[in-house]
Amino acid sequence: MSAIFIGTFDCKADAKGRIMLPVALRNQMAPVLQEGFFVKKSYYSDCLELYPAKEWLRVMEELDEKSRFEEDNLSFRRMYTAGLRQVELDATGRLLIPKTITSLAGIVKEVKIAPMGKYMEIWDLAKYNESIYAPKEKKKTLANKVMSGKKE
Amino acid sequence: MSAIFIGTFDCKADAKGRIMLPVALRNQMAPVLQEGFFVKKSYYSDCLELYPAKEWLRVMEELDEKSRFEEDNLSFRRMYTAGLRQVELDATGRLLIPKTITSLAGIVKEVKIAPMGKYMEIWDLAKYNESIYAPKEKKKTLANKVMSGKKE
DNA sequence: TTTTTAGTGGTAAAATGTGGGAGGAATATT
DNA sequence: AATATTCCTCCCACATTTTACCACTAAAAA
Repeated sequence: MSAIFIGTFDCKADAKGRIMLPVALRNQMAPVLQEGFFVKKSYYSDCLELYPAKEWLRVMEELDEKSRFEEDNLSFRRMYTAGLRQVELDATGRLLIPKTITSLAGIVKEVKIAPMGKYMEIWDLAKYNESIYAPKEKKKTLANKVMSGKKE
Repeated sequence: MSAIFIGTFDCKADAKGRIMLPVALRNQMAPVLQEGFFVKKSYYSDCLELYPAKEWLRVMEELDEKSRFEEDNLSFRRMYTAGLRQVELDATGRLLIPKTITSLAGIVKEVKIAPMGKYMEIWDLAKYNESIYAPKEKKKTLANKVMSGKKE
């Protein structure tokens, strides 16, 4: 079974780097809890991405289809999977992410979780706020570029 | 049985050149531990590659399919298999790789292990960091080239 | 108010990582 | 050829870190 994640959530990492997830989100995660999760550094952004295990394995299969005798394929795979680790939730619903990984995204305490459908992004709050800010002109350009040809 | 390696791991080589593998990785390796491993210098990159024995034998079969009466085939095979050695884990889970091999990849102390599905790459940490860095424009081009036609 | 659920932090036991020593093999030196 | 030296491998033991678990406070619901 797969799960769709919806909403944005604020939460905190404690001194040990454990990230407490709000209940609302945990409920959405319930169907995929037992299979576990993978976290990795985002390819483009300064944040982490959290995938239910099966969803990540699906992505891996796509990568496996590429020939390992092509240098570009190998480079891309190496870059795309940088900062990848399997993680679990502890008994009280906290994510245990190794510090080596959280530090890749500058995560210290205040955290924003931004679900993206089949996976979710984990941001340092300040960086998240920067990333969603843009002057109106830029917003227009971006919306047009991405959604051109769509009627709604 | 084959095994899939997922994640990225930091570890250290000690004064004797023994590379300690983190548990998380050793667990992934458990199913193929008895069959042993092969290490070799990467064909393109400044790193080593670690294959479970069976996986390496499979690659060898692929190479065997090529005619041995073509000089290019022979050259490629010679270059591709350069620096090959069978290795094992010691009782505490350390890789014992001869210095002649580790020195091919400039490995001294800080090591990064980057699993690539059916095998894994072993890097000197600094070299790894260089290899995964690229300006955003280049990253976009690379992703498009490798994953063209894929929507995510 | 009482009861249940959520969030926070701490502790203690077990697993992990580190180091060294000794025997043996292979290579180098005289 | 004999000796010396380096390198590799196997072994054991200790110290540290990690992680699982527990307990307390706060908040919400009944």
